[in-house]
Amino acid sequence: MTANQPAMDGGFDVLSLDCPSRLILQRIGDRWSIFVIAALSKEVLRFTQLKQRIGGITPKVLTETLRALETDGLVAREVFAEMPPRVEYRLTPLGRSLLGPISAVREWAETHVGEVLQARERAGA
Amino acid sequence: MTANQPAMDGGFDVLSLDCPSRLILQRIGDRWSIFVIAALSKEVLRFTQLKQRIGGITPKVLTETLRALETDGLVAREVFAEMPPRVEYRLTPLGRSLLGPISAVREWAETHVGEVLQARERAGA
DNA sequence: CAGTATCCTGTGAGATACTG
DNA sequence: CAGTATCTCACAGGATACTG
Repeated sequence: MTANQPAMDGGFDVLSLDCPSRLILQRIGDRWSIFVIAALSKEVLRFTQLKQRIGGITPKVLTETLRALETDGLVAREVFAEMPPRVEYRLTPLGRSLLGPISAVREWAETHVGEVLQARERAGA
Repeated sequence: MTANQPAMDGGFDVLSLDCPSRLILQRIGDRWSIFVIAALSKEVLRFTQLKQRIGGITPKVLTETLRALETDGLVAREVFAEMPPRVEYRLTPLGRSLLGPISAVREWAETHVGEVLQARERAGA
């Protein structure tokens, strides 16, 4: 892989455009992925349940987000041949392993969001 | 990082649109912020030095990124009244405290990016 | 129920050129 | 050196309506 020169303290060059971090941030940094992952963190959910829990998301965008997460192996989609149709979404083991890092960011955010907002105000935002 | 279940029982509602996590992900999830933070993780750097180390970034975008990070209190900008002008950028303590969480994501990425790419290929991306 | 199908818009970001 | 100033464009993502 791309172990050019260790930046920060790992074996990857964080300044490289194809650094894995970038890939992952593009996946979870978008507007909705993290909501979906959070919603599925403890429950298997159906399409409409997801839509209800994640307020404000449109079906189109929810579909896109779910397909992207599925493509990357983070979410599993199971279709039951019933009438009416039933589709269940759950995190894969890979998806579940992301909960830890996300949690680290979330905890930082909860601890420091006040400081960020203060700085923002001080700057006149 | 206490939680294996980071989602809905941490005191904050991760599914809320104004969840702190979202704010932070919007900041570090954009195309360049993490590069800037990484570049400044061990060194104080000047504008041109940043531009050189972060290949491909245009001055306009670098300026925008630095201003945003400064606004949020993550980066400090120090101007020296000299000729030719000299401006130094460094992480604030708040900015440095972000290195931990970022590192957690980076480590996950390094460990699992292969699986993600395999899943992506398997899906025909 | 679990999505598609269209249409539309804001904006992140690139290219390029110029300046105190 | 350390930025501004414009222009441009792709595309994520929203609104709305429809369907197997």
